[in-house]
Amino acid sequence: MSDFSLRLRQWQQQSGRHHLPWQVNDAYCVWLSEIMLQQTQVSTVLDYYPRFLQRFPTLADLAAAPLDDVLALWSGLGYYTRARNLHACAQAVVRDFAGQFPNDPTLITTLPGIGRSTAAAIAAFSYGYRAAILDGNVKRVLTRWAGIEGYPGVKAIENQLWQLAESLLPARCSDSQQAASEIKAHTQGLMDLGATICTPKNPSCLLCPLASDCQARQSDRQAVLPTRKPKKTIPEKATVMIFLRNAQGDLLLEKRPPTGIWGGLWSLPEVALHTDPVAHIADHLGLNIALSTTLPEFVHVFTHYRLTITPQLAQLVGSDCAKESANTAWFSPAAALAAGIPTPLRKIIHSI
DNA sequence: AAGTCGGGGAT
DNA sequence: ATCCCAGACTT
Repeated sequence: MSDFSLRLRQWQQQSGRHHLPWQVNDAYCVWLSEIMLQQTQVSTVLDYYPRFLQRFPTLADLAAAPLDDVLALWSGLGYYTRARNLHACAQAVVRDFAGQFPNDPTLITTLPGIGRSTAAAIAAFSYGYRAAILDGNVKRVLTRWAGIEGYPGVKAIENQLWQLAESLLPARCSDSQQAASEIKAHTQGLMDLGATICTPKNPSCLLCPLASDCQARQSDRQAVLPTRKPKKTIPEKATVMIFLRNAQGDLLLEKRPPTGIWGGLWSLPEVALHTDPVAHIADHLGLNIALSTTLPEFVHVFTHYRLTITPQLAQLVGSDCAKESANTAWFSPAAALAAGIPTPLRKIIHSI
C-alpha cells in the first residue's frame, strides 16, 4: 500500500519518541510497560513504572513475590485484574518457559493478560518479530487514513482493521537485523503518531507523514473518525463505607473478593444504603461498634457506573480490640496507604 | 455482541 | 461534562 510504512518509519526516527524508560531491549521491561499501558496513558505510567521495576527488578523477583505486594504497587493504576494476571504470567513464564519470554506472538498470547495486540507489541519491541498491533492509537490512525466508517469495537470493523494493519507492515526482509529495526520503528511510529499527531481532537495534519493520501483529510472527516461508540446512560450506585478504628487508632480493612470491582484489594467494609451498620457489622464480622460522624458523601466515577460513597466513622466498643476474621485485618493509617487499596479509600484517609 | 473492569489526562 | 487511553476477558 504505497510507501505507508516507509513514511511512517522515517517520521518516527525524525520526530517520534525515543526516550521512554521502557524503550529497552528487554522483554520483561517491555511486557511490564505494555500491561501498564493497557487503557492507560503514558504520563500516568511514567509514575508507576520505575517504582514497580525498583521493587521487582527481574521477572523472577515478580514471580516470587506475594500477590499483595504486587497489588500494593499497582494501587491507583486501576484495572486490577491486570496486576493479578501480571503476577500469574510471571509465574507461568518461569514455570513453562524457563523464565524467558517466548518470541512467537501466538505463544505469547497464551499467557494471562496478553491478547493479540499486546503480544504483537512485546514480540516486535523485544525480538523484532514481524507482527501487527491494533490498539486505540492504531485504530484511530487507520480509520482516518483509510476512511473506514463504523465503530471499531464492532467485530466486522475490527477484523477489517486487523487485516489492514497486517497489510501495512514493512515488507518481509531477509536481513534479520534490518527487519527487526523496521518493525520496531513501524510499531513505535504508529503509537507515536496516534499519541502526538493523529490525536482524537484537533489532529496536527500539517505535520503528518500520512496526510498526502489520508482519506479522512481528503474529505475533511478527521473530526468524525473513528466513529464514536454509541453511548448509553450509566447507572448510579451508592454504598456506605465503614471507617472503623480501634483503641490504637488502627483501621479495619476487608479484603475484597478476587473478581469484581477492586478485586483483591484491601478496602473498607461496606454496608448497603438504609441498612443498620451496627447490626450488619455485628452479624458479619462479630464486632460491636458505635457510630460517630457521617462524613459528606462523594461521587466516584467508573467507566460503567457512578458510585456515591458515604463514609461512616465508627469506633470499637468493648474489649475485642484487635479481633480479625479470615478477610479482615487492622492497619495503621500508614500501613493502609502502603497496601493495595482503591483510590477512594486513599482519598478518605487523606481527608481525615 | 455486549458487559466488566479504574483512574486520570486532555479538551 | 465528555472522550478516551500501547485492551483483555467473561458472559
